[in-house]
Amino acid sequence: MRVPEDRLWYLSQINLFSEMPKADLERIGAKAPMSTARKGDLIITPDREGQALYLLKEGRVRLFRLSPEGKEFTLAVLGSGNVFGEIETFSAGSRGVYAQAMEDCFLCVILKHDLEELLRARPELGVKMLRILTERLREAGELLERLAHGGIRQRLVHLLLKLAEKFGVEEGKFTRIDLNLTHQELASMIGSTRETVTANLSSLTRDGVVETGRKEILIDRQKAAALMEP
DNA sequence: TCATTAATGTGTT
DNA sequence: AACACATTAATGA
Repeated sequence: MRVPEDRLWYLSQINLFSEMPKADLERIGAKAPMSTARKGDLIITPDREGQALYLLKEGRVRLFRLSPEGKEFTLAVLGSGNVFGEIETFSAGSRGVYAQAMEDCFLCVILKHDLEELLRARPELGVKMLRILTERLREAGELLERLAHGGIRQRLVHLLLKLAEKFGVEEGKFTRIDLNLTHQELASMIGSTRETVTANLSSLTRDGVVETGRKEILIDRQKAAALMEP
């Protein structure tokens, strides 16, 4: 198991301002210049660390690190309305991170200066950020525990449940995870390997917990949740 | 359409 | 978990 890196994954999520109310995002977005990124583009790399905050308006972005051996480790998958960036003040511990567009994206770039100005004008925005960070920390603890105790199968189910929560689309008994994730990408999120993920997904399919297709995953949340209990 | 690449499935060490 | 290899689906010239 790769606890040290897993730990970094969950802790680094704390830095993100996801789940920020739409109204505030819009307000911020209004001042920020619009930008686009095409599928596969690197929006942030460790060298060119823009002193900016990125507001994802449309599309999916994946944050990842490279291990010393050059393997990718996914920190988080972000959807529309999420914020990410490299501003020291709010991202302690998030250096060395890459942000890559998983699909074509529309985003806004907020320069450090503008953000600071905004926080001065609307201090309550800072309070809101703090609340979000606290919630993130709580979640991080919960997820860390799963990682520490669970085996691959349990970690995978847990990850799928989390992704279903965030990106799920109901389809009858199943919930479609609306990301085009490959087994390799899933593996890089739970510190496992592609083959192991493939094998576990097969077994979960036999148990009727998930249904898979190429870059396609549906999960029966009821059965999955039941699996997490023991 | 055909050739190439990407994703997945499986067996072995 | 790592590796090798087979199979199948997607991509794009």
